[in-house]
Amino acid sequence: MEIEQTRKETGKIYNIEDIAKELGVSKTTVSRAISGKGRISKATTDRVMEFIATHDYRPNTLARGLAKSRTYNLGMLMPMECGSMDFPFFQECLRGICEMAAKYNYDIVICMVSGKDLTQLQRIVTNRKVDGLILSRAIVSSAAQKYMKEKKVPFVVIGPNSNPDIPSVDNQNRKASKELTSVMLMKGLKKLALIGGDQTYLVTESRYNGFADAYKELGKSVNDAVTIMNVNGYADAFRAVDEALEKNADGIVCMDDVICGEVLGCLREKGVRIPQDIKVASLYDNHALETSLPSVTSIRFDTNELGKKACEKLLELLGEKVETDGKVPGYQVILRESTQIL
Amino acid sequence: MEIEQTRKETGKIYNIEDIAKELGVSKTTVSRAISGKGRISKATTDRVMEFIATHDYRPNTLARGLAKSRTYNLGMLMPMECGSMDFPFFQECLRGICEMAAKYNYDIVICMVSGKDLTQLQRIVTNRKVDGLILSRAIVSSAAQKYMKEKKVPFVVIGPNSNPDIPSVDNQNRKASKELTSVMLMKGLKKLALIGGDQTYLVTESRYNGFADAYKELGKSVNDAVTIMNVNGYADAFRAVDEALEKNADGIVCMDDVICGEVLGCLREKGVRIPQDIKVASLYDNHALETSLPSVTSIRFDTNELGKKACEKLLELLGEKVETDGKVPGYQVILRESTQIL
DNA sequence: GTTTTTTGCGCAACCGATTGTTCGTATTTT
DNA sequence: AAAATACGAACAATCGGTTGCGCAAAAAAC
Repeated sequence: MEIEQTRKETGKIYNIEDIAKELGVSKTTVSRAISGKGRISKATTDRVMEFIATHDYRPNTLARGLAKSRTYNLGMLMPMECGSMDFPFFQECLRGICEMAAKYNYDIVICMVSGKDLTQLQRIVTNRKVDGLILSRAIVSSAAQKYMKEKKVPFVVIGPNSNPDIPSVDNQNRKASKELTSVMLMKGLKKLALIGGDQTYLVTESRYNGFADAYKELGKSVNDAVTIMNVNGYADAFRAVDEALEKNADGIVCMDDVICGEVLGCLREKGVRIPQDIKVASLYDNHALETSLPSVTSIRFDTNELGKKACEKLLELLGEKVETDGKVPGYQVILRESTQIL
Repeated sequence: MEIEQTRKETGKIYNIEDIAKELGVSKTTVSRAISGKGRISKATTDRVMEFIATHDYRPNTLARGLAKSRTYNLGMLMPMECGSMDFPFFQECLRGICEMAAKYNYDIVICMVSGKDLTQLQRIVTNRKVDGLILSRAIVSSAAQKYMKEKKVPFVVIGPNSNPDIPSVDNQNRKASKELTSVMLMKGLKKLALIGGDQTYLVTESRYNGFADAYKELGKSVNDAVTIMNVNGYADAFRAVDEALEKNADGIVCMDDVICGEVLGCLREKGVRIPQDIKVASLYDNHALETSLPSVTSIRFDTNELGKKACEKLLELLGEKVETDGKVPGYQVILRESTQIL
């Protein structure tokens, strides 16, 4: 008793053998009592569980990992050169991922990748630092995916994915896009312009389809709208805005926050007032739209939830029993100044 | 030969024993040849090194970790509720940290902490998932620091620290602040207002001192300036701007980007034009200041380098031999529209 | 030419868990 | 009452490295 007390005070870190000795059983028994596998009597199990509870025992992750070939770490690929626009996405995503991982006693290690350079990914994989990987829409490199398949590292992709072999989670891009567009049309706007990016991206396609869906639902044709795709960079945006204004658009739907930022800049430069002269809305809300002048109506996706789902999926792939609610990550339409009817 | 060829093709993963057998030596010898510790002949070492190079052998991190009680992972504490303003800081910092860690074959695991809740920190520590921790100015909780000391987990703090017992790295706040202030004064501004946050923060103090330094250097007294401290939130900022205008300030130095964002908002609300009516500059550049209207003159700290230094310091604490250049993370004064003399 | 020192390497224990197998005892079946 | 089965727990191997110690051979010192 005295001894135990002392040990507890000095914060002695027990290992499984210490516990076994203390309780007069074998390591095996302790291990099995903890994991619940194998045949151990309830009485013994209770004794073990009580001991580990009062002494705050935690199995050594490294030892357990060595035995089970598991690190209990998941890798998150992050693009090194993602701009300030992209980052809020990763921030929220990461939050969700970390939260879910922690639930299952996994942790997240960050793998910063730069463009098509796989060095860091390879390092983390060959050094066996993670059990699986999560990568996002921003990691376009198919070389990375090929590498992971080759090395048989489980992974999930955050973002749209046409390949059914690759587990992925995504936002409800089409549905959200439709809803935002409907909101604009309901406001009585006569001619919308859709300004979007690279059309080879699946996310672009989904959001385009959602835009069209809204028109269809109201019995209109998407041909009534001005759709300008493959906009990349300020110069493109400038031309796109020109075209929209020329064709008398009274509302602009931006496919993402980067484009929206550029569109805002263009309109300012041209002296076009928002929302007096034209309304603007964006798909994807990066918080900057909240404080910009004017604040911009946008879709805010539940990125936190998206991260959680991605993590859940990966954990499932790793054979963990996860209890998922099966819900799809949602979104919100946030109405702000840029679409106010004055 | 044939067999080896086949193995290489099938991507067989060698362990240290395989190599030993293959070369007709003992595990010990291979291990020592790799680590360079112990007495191994050059000839043998060369044979081992060649084998591991051609067969791309990597020691199993878990096994090595178990033997050496090391995870080869460093934890990075991140505040869960950091806003979009704070995040660019973490992003850049993390980049530097990851880069430096990778150099020494360490990886970064993210530990999301929420306010004063130590759960995640405790989880990561008691589960021995990291060898040390890096935390930043944003983690104010001294409870966290106390906990880490108690558990004897090495850690370094990013940010100002008065306690010499705690290893820390920081930006050159005082020097940078002085330089920015000098720039403003050199532009011929007659009366500067310094708007800063919580004065109990050391960073606030440093920046305040730098501001005063600039005055002193020009033979002026800081009493000529309007200094408004402990500004927290939009309402405070509004009052501060009021006071600055009332006292006829023709330039405002904001102590950080959050305050700057608020000050910009206040000035806009009040219809005060920048830079026509008043000049504005900020300490700390969060990229948003680059694209804001007008763009704002500011100090950009080399946060990437700061992260690297923090990581280096932690690695040193862990007994790794790091070759550091001893340079202090620098900064840049970035002149933008908000201080233009028209 | 003998003694001492140095060099090169292997044995075996250890880090702290997991797990297939064995084995004695208690319980059930025949 | 004997045989078969079920149960609870321990033995020992394993995961893949590191490291203290010992030993023989080679080199240096005497």
